[in-house]
Amino acid sequence: MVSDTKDNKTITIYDIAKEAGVSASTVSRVLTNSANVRKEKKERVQALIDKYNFKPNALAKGLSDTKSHLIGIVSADVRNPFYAALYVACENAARQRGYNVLLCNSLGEGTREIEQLHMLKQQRVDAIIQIGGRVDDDVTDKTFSKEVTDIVSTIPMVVSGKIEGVKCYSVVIDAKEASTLLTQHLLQLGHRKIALVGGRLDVFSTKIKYDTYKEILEKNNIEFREEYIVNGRYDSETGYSGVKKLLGLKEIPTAIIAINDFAAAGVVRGLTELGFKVPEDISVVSYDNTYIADLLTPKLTSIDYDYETFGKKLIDVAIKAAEGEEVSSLNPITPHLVVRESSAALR
Amino acid sequence: MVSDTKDNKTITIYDIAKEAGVSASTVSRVLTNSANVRKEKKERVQALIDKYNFKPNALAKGLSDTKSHLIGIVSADVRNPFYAALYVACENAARQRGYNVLLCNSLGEGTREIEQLHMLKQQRVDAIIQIGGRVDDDVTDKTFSKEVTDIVSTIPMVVSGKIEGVKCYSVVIDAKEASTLLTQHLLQLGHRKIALVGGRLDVFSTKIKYDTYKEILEKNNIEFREEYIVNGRYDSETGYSGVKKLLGLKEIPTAIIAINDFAAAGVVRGLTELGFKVPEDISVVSYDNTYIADLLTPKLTSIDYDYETFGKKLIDVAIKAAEGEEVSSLNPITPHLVVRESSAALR
DNA sequence: GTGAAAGCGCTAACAA
DNA sequence: TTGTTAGCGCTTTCAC
Repeated sequence: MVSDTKDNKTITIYDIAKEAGVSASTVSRVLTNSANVRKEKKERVQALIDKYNFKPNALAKGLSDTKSHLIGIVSADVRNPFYAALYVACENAARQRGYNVLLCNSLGEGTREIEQLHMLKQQRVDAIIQIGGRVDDDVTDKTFSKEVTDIVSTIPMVVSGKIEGVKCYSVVIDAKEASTLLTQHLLQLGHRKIALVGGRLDVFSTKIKYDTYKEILEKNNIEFREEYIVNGRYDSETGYSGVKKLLGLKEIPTAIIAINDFAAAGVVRGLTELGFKVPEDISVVSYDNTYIADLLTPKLTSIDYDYETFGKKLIDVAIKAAEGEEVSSLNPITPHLVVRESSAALR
Repeated sequence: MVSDTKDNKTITIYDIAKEAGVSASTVSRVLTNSANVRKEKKERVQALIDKYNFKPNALAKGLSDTKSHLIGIVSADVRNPFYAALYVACENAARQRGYNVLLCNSLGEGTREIEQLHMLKQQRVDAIIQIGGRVDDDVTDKTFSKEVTDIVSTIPMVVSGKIEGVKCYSVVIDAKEASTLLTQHLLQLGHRKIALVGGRLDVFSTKIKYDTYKEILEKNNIEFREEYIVNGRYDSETGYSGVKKLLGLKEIPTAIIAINDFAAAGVVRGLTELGFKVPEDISVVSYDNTYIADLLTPKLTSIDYDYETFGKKLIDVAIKAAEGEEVSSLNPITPHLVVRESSAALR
């Protein structure tokens, strides 16, 4: 076992002050650059800080100025590249503004989500960002909104969806536009038999995507077929079983919109197994444009959100809210279509 | 804009104490369950705590007992599912033991890594876990080890690799065993022409994998061919270009070991493009067994580490070290082979 | 069993 | 420009 690890008494501003022959306040002043300090003293203090590699205790600082400079993020699951990309973008943006980020994964469990909200409150984070989970619900869970109401009375919250009846900020993907881009793309390629695979209708954004799809078909005088809709989860298993169902129809679709890249992976696998070629026989497109879209063969045509900007926006709103600045409570994120190899003109 | 968000003065143990007609110490006692409190008072206090949904300020607590109950994790990049899986496992394990986790992504930049170590020191985390980055180096960077020496004098550190000349704990994958499993698997399938794609030899674990591979070939009287080794990065691009190179050889290999699932994805893509079938024509196996292995078609045979156990071990060692318990400084993780569809007997 | 008081390490008035 | 003082909210002796 490694020994004598923490014998070095950790050094404080008092130690620095004493050795420099100044008061603690003066040390604090050079640390925060909050007031003028005579050049000579400043240098003396700074030299000591460097010498000891002194880092002021963030807990004490936080206690004293009642700001933790921490932003809590509760995400559904960072193992999902959508959340991972967003998280890293948030971390980058936060760091640039002098904040740190505390990440929690709710793993889809509602009780855990609330637990984590409590934990973040306890840590006195300056703001909370919630991405995925209950804030994706089309109709907000009552227990959840009750808890959040309490949180929000003391910590500003920004979500990537919505919480009905609670005053919080939102930075949200324009799902209507996303769905429009994908559907139009397929229509322009000549497809008329377009199926939808994956996703639950009690999820806010999914519902919008489905509604928009129907709307566009209607506008183009294309018959809506119930059997082209296969709801489910957001994983590859759903895509796989979904496509098997579609291929059993009398009139099989010529194009498939998957609810995300995972589902698309399952769709492609199912198609491949049954001898269909993508995109020659059937086109496959999806939402999210995670790196998975780039990893599969063929590479997927997918909807991108510019995660860097998305994360920056999330953090920006959170910090502004935390610092009491004015911010719009509604901030849309504009999606973009990235065309790759999985979609082609109808033969 | 959302208004009046933080007017509710946040409540403290003094408020609770006052309303309950007891002292703050008593409230603290029921909060921490650290001493006996008369049942009646205890209930009175607890009722108030529930009523206000009171959460004690973690910063004050941390300042007071000089423990933040935070564990810092610096990972190379959570967008990589290997790190994501490990991170989530760590988070779960930490939470179970009453700790929270502060995540930083170094994104492969050495300066950033050091910055983050400093930040974690500043946050007074109780321990630091570093996964990936400088601790993967076969020969430790001097600047890095110097910095870490300082850190380690006050905060215990556990790494998934090694830092030469610094007393820190390690929880590390048995790379020799991993390589053995993969190579033996292919040999048993009858393969003799086995190529290696991706990875840098200045990376600790990669070097071991390569050395073990050579060793095993030797033992089996199989000629080692320099041209079957294609070093590179750890991404699909490397796998893609690597396999193209291999297929240009007079004697093309019948099996390929990719350094991770990303590289394997590139390999499969390259093979597919050139009309080779996996595993009928060429077998492909890889390290890490991330979900990508399960997402690709065909599903990949890959080396798994049992991430849940891995994460638990990491946290366990970190907490024990933080709490001054005895822990072994060397903790191996045993890899396992997961056979799927991408490897088959030589025809 | 319980309260008073000191202290954790810092910042922010307030004087000087 | 600088030092003194009083907290920030909690835990923990130490008496009672």
